[in-house]
Amino acid sequence: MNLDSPTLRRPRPRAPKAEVRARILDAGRRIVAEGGYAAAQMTAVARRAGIATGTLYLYFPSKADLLAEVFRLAASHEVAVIAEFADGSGPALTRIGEAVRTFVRRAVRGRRLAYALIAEPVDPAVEAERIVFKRAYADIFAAILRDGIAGGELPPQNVDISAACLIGAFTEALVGPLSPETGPGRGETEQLADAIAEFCVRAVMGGQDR
Amino acid sequence: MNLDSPTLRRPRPRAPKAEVRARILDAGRRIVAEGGYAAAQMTAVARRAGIATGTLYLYFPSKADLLAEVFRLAASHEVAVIAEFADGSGPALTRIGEAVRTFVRRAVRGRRLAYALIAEPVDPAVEAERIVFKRAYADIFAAILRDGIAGGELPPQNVDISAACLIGAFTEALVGPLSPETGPGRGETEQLADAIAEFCVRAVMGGQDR
DNA sequence: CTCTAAAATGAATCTAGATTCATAATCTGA
DNA sequence: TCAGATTATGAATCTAGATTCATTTTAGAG
Repeated sequence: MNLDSPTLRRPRPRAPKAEVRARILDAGRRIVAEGGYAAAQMTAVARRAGIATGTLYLYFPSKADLLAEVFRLAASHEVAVIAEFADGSGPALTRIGEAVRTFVRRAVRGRRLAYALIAEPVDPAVEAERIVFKRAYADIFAAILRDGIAGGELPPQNVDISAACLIGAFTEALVGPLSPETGPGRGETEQLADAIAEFCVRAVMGGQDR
Repeated sequence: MNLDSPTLRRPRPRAPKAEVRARILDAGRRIVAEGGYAAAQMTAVARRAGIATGTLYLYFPSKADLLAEVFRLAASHEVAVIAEFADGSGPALTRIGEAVRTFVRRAVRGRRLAYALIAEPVDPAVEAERIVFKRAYADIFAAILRDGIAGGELPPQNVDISAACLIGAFTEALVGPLSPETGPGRGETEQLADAIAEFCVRAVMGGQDR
């Protein structure tokens, strides 16, 4: 039976499927970035996206899937920014310091979203994404560390553990300054970024050099 | 009117109030330590404590309060163990290293509970306790750092930020090894503890000494 | 032993949101 | 413009657990 007759099965992207999907994800991101996961009810997302609640389910099988994708998008964007430092060619220490400083600055600027990505309690499906996200950062730092050790710039160390510690260090140091609406001001942000970056740099180089 | 007549208002601690309360908290801790917060339904806690569901509400106003107290008890016990290192009299570096090693060993031994205390998603009331808990650790480490800096043993640094970074570093490095049931074995635990402790020590001393 | 207030019981109730689905609106090709 | 199929709608339904509360049990006083 010819199911492919021109009348049946024609792909008809009326309101381009992908476009609506993108609008939903964008609405989700904005809501999370403003009010965190608690604010991200399906009804709210639908309203913000300008569609009916039920329509969400034409694009995503469940709330968990929708939010997981929102998380994935936001997180992978952040990771991409930091990933640039992995390829950079300067000294490993500089790359690590700059990566950390950049992370901190961006997090402070987008406080609420950063908190949602880093520390806000979430349901298991999203938590799974968070783990992927942290692992991605860990991989970036592990790569830089390997570079530095190979070049004799850094002392030998367990790069996987050091990388995990680094992620933990700069994220944790941020949670406090991040959570209240009363975050650091312009200058304070730089001080914060510097202090955290210095900690991270000391942590991986120890007494090497200098 | 004599409301204090011997007949009225007599305090009659039949099944000593405090004892039942303690049993409830203990049941809560065991359940969380075995199955995490998801397993800690009121019905389950009541069953485990050997009382009826409704009885829980004679001792705690809500689930959130009950769990927050469970968390507080477990966490403060852990904090007390680590606090001993703050008072110790050896070199700051040694105290920090030992505190971290101890933390890691205990966490690995009590995996599930440690995960619940450190990283498991929880409701806001419990999250508030988690923040207190982390702050308590931060205070301990900040005190040791101040000591070390005053004694010229450690380089000057922002002790509050360094302390936050330390907490983040060793907790994050643990989350991976902790979450699955396939945790590290005996020897691996020591290696893990050593690697994490070394990172922490390098982080606070940088190039000082050696 | 009886009476009463305190303590305990656990099935029934409530609730906040996610999810569904019968109905309506739209589109496209002919 | 019509038919047939796709997509959108949003009020009604469902659900997992927390919470309640009418009823029962217990134990000290008299």
